[in-house]
Amino acid sequence: MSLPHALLGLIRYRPATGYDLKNTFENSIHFFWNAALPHIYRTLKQMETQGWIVSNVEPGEGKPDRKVYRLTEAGEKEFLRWLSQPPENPEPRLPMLVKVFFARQMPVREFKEHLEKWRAHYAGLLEKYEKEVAAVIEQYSLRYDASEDACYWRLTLDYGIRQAKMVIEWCDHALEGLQTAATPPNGLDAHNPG
Amino acid sequence: MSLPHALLGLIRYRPATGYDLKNTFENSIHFFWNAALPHIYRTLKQMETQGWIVSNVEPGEGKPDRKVYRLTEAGEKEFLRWLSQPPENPEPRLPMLVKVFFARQMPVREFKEHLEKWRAHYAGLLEKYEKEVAAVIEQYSLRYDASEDACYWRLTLDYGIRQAKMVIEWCDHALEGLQTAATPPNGLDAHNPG
DNA sequence: CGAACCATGTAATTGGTTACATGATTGT
DNA sequence: ACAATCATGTAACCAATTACATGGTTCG
Repeated sequence: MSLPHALLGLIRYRPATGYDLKNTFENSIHFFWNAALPHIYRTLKQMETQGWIVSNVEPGEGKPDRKVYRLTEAGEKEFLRWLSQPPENPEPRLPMLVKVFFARQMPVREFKEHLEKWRAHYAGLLEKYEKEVAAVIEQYSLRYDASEDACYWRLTLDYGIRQAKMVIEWCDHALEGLQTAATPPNGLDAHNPG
Repeated sequence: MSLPHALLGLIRYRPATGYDLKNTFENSIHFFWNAALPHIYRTLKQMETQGWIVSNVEPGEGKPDRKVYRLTEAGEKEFLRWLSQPPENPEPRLPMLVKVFFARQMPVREFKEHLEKWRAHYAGLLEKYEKEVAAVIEQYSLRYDASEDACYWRLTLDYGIRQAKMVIEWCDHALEGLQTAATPPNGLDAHNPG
C-alpha cells in the first residue's frame, strides 16, 4: 500500500507532525490520495517501529506539544525503492456506476437527479482545481524550495482536470441519451405511470 | 458500501451461487466493481442473516452441491431503497499519481517506463472494452431477458472507454512534456550523470 | 496423469473510517 | 460564552485481500 510511502515522500521535504501531514494531504494531493487523521497517526507509529522515521517531541510553549517526525536513512532508501517499483493498476470501485448499471429499476426522473448531482460534484472539483490548486502549487514550490518538483505536481493536477472534464462530458452524454431515447411516449416516467 | 447491493442487483436477475456471482463480476462489471470470492461468500452470509436473501442447497449429481441464493421481498425493498439514495462521490487512491507527484526523485528514464506501463495497461483495457465487453452486453441482455437494461449497461461501458482514453491521452501528454522540457542539456538523465 | 474448472469455505491480516476523549488558544 | 483551530491519540468497527484447506469433474 502507498500511505506509508506518501507520508515518507512528504516528510522528506521537511519534518512534520501527523496533523501537518493531514493538512498537506487536504490542500495538495487530496484528489488522488487522502487519509483520515487516526489512520495517519497509526501508520506513523508503525513506520517508526520499522525504523523509517524517528520522532522528536517539541514542547509547545502555550500551544500543545508537537511530535515531529523526520526521515531516517532507511526511510529514504525505502522511499526510493518504492518509487522505482512499477505502478499498481487501480481497481476502481464506483458505487455510482453500479447504480447506472441497474438504473432500469428506478424512475428515470430519479436517475437524472443522480446524474446531475454527480455532474455538479465534478464541476465543483474542476473549478477548484483550475483556481485554487494551481495557486497552491506555486505557493508550495516556493515554501518547500522545490521549484524543480512543480512540473510533476502540475502533471497530477492536469490528471485531475482531465478526469473531472471526462466525467462531466460523460454525464452530459448520458443525460442527452435519456432526453431523446428513454422518455416514454406519454412523457411520464416508467415507475409512476398515470 | 455497495457490495451487498451490487450482489442484490445481480441476484435479482436470477438466483445464483457465490461462484456464479464472481464470474458475473469478472465478465460484466469488473471495470467499476470487483470482489474476491471470500469477500463474496462472507457478504452473502451476512445478507442472509439480514433477511435480504435466502439460500437453497441444490445437491449436485456428481458435481459439487450448489448453494443458490435468491432475493426475498426485504431484499428487493432494500435494493430499491439503495438505488434511490444519491450517489456517493468516490475518494480515489491512485498510487501511480503519488509516484508522479514525487517523480523528481527518480531517474527520468524510470519515470518514462512507469508512464509507458500505465499507458499499456489502459490501452489493453480499451481494446478489451471495445471488442469483448460490447459483445458480452448483447449476450447477457438476451440470456437474462433484459434488453431494456442494455442501454444502461452500455452507458457504464462508455464510461470505461472514456476513462481509458483519458488516461492514455494524459500519458501521451506527460511523455511529450518529458521529451522536450525535462531532458538535461547533455542528454543524460538527472540521477545518472556521466 | 496433470491442468483447469466447479464449488465450497475459514483464518489471518491489512487498509480505512467513525466515534470517542482530552485540553489549550485564538477569534467573534 | 461559543466556535474554530491546534494537537494528540485510543477503541471499535467495517471493507478487502491473501493464504490456506478440501474435494470432485472434465478435458487434453
